[in-house]
Amino acid sequence: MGEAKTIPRKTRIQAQNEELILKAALEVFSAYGFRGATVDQIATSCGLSKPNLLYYFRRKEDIYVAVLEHTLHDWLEPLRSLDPAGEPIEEITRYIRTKIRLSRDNPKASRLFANEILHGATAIGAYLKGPLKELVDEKAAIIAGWIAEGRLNTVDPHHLIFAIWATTQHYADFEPQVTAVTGNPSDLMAKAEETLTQLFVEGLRPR
Amino acid sequence: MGEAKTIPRKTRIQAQNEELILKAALEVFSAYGFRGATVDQIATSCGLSKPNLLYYFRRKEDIYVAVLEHTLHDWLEPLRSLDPAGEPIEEITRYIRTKIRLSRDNPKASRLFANEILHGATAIGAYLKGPLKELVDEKAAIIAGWIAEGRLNTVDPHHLIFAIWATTQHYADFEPQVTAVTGNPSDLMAKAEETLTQLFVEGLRPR
DNA sequence: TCCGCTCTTGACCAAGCGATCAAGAATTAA
DNA sequence: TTAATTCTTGATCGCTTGGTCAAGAGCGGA
Repeated sequence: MGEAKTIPRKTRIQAQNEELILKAALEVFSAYGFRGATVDQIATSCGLSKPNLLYYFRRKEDIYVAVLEHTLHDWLEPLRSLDPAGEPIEEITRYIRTKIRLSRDNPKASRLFANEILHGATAIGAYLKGPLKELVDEKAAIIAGWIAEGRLNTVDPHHLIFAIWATTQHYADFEPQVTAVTGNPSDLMAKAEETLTQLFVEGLRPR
Repeated sequence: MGEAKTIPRKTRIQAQNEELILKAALEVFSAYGFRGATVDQIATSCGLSKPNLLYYFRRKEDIYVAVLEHTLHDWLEPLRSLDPAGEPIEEITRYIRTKIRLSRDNPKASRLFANEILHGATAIGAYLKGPLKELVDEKAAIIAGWIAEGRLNTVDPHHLIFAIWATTQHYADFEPQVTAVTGNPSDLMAKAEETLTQLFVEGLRPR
C-alpha cells in the first residue's frame, strides 16, 4: 500500500462556488419546487453556466438534496435547544418565539421543506423517520415529564409539537393567503407572535 | 336580430367527461403540483386520450383553475357556517372538529390549495383578496363580538383563524412527516382532534 | 517556467411535454 | 334515413429541459 491516498482537498474555488450554488438553489427551489425549478434558473441566478453548475453537482437532484441537508440542521435547532431543566411555560414560549421569528427571517427554508413534504418527502423520508423522529420523541418525553409533574396542562406532546410547527410555519408557507386576508400590516408578525404565545400559554398553563 | 341565439346546452357526455376529468385532475395536481403534473397523467388517469381531454379543457391551466374553483366552495363551507347566534366555545370547537375531519377525509383538496398558495397563489390570488377576505373578515368580526361580550379570552380573531387552519390542515399537508414521527397509529386523527380542541378551548375560555 | 489538474463553456442530444390538426367515428335532431 | 353536430384519436410540431462532451482557459505546485 505504501502512502495513504491523500484525501481530495476542497479547492477555494470549489467551496466558493458550492456556496453560491446552494444559496441560489434555496432561492429557486423554495419558489418553484423541485420539478418547477430549472437548472438553468439556478445557474443564471448565481452567475454560472449550466454545464459549469453541473460540474459541481452532477444531477439536479444532487443540488436539491444538498440544499435540503444544508438547511435542515438550522431549521431544527430551536427544538433541539428545548431545555429539560428550564421552566416549562417559559421554554415553550421561547420555542414558539424562536420558531416564528425563524419563519419570518428565513421563509424560503420553510417553504422548501413544506414543498418537499407536501410532495411525499421522497428525498428526506429517511431523515424524517430517523433523526427527526428521535429528536421529536426525545423532546416529547421532556414535555410528558413536565405534564406528569403537573407543571403543564395534560396534552399529547407530539400533537402539541405539530401544532407549534403548523402555526408558526403557516406565516411563511401560506404568506400570500395571510397577506391577502390581513392586507399585510406592519405589525403582522408581532401580532402573530403575541397571539400564538398567548394561545399556547393559556392552553398549557395548569389550572 | 330575430331569434335569440340558443345558449349552448351541455351534453350528457360533456358533463360526464368533465366530471371524470376534474376528479382525476384533483388526484394528479394534488400529488404533483401544477408544473409537476402532466396532461397525459390526467388523461390516462381518467381513461381519455390527451387530445380528447384537451377538447374539453383547451389548456392545462384551464383544468387547474377549474378543479381549484370546483373544490374551493366546499373547502370553506365549515367557516361559512360559523354561527354568530351560537355558543362561542361550542361554535369554535365544532369548527375545529369539522376542519380536521375534512382534512382527514379530503386531504387531496387540502394539498391542492397548500401547493397553490405555497407557490404564490397566482391562480387564486384574486379570490383570496376578494371573497375569502370578506368571509374571514365577517367571521373575525363575529369572534371579536364574542370577545367584547367577555365570552372568549382576548385574542386576535384573524390570527386565531389562521391558527385553526394551520393546525388542522397540517395533518393533510404534512402527512408524510406526521406519519414518520408518530408511526401512524390508528388513533392518530382522533388524538389530533382531541388535542387541538382541548388546546384551543383552554386557550380561549375566559378566566 | 512548465506541467498536471481544476475549472469553464459552446454546442449538442434525447426525452418529455403542452398543444394542434385533420380526419374519421359516434351521437343527435329532423 | 339523413345531415349536422359533437366527440375521439393518431400523428406531429415546437419548445423546454436535464444532461453530455470535447476542447480550451485558468490555476497552483515543483
